[in-house]
Amino acid sequence: MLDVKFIRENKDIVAAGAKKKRIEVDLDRLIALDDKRRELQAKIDEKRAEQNAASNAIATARSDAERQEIIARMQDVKETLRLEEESMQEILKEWRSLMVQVPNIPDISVPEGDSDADNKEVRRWPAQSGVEGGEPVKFDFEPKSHTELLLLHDMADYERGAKVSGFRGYFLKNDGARMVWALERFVQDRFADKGFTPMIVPSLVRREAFIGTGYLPQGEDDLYKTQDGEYLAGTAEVATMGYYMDETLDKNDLPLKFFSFSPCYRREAGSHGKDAKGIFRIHEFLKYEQVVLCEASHEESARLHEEITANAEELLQELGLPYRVVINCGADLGLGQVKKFDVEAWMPSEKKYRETHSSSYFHDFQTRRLNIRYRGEDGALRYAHSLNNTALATPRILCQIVENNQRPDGSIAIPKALQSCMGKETIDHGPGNR
RNA sequence: GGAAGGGUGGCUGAGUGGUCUAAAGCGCAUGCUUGGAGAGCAUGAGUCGGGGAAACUCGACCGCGAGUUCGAAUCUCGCCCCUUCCGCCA
Repeated sequence: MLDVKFIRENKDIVAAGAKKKRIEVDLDRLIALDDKRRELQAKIDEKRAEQNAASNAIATARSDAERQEIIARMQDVKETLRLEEESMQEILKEWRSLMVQVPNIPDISVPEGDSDADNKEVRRWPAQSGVEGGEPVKFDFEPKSHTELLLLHDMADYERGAKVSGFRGYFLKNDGARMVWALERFVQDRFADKGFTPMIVPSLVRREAFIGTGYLPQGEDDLYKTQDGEYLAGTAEVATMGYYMDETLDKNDLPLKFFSFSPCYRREAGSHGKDAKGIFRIHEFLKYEQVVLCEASHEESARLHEEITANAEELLQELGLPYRVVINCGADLGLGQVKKFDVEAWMPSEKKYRETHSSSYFHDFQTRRLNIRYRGEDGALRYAHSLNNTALATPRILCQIVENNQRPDGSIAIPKALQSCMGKETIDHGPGNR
């Protein structure tokens, strides 16, 4: 949410930002409503002042007659006030619904574009991995897809997954399960000394934190909802951001960095047909997320954004997965995001880079909604800034790991970083896998 | 799921219809005092919104939301959360 004063004073900037994001919002309507809101508020305040004065006069009145006279007079004021408050309610209802639709302003460096096809590559690793369109990994055989490879080694069972869990359901078995556990251990270790606070956070989360992070009210269709009214979070970001809701932070503690784990649930409404097979796009998965709260400075947000992006890149490098970083275009940004990098690892079977991490910052868009503040050096309260990026999402990353490490005979070389935890160097047809 | 009791400022806690403009204590800040600290004394201090150059001033905020009333921290209703006990349970 933006400050309504800022919207009033910078209508053109806000409008241009919304246009860049391809989001429709009626700012003129909002500002007209805000005028009415302010005008009405002044009237209501005036009546209240009158009431307060009368209330004192009644309490200190010397006679009953005097008292009755004031009460009779105040009955009219009460009626007028009631009508004004009623119209205030109506105005506020529409005002609020428009306010939560106003998108945050994208950074100047965000490219124009209509869809993720317009995202721009920023860098790739290894740096020498070919020109645009070139393949970073050459196979002298036809590489199998992750769907096939996981099935071949009995690492996953999609059919029984669907039988038990429904569409996009899956079981991970044998080295599929072991690799997820090894990856968890791997990412836990790598984040142990980076100054992040490890947390296991709720997936079952109440509405407020979804509104606060910007997933609601727009994303209702993307979320599972319980019969008690909570929602299942699609990322640990929601609960982690909710952690300090309505609190004032100590400036000396900033930046606060969290390494948050949770199961994640996504309805993937509207994604039918996309990635329908395998474990790339699923309803239920596990994710370690980086969440950061910092002081209200663009430079600090930008610096930490690079830092959490670099953290993700380090992991992919150690796993030996070729990747690229793209800057997301305006249309591919969420409501509250100022700027976003997606990190995409190479998928040989598709000859494409596919997303493994998503790194973004929000300035005070989320913290204003969540009411997370800190006291600045000048004593003033400010909304903190917030950022987040994936640390590691499983089982998606298995897709790129098995595809990039496959050999002509179908066996899979296990990345060095996972070998000790998995207790071997190769996945082939052996005991426990067939 | 059942029963009972609660939710008041940074904290403890008083307040059951009208100067509540929220007592008191603790803690905090500043000053006096001191060689320094403590104690003591004095003063001050919340958040959000409106008006104002400012001093200041008006309004809102006692878990949240509705209602009763000229007037609500206080009464009524709904919801949320906490505590204790019972039940269930990894």
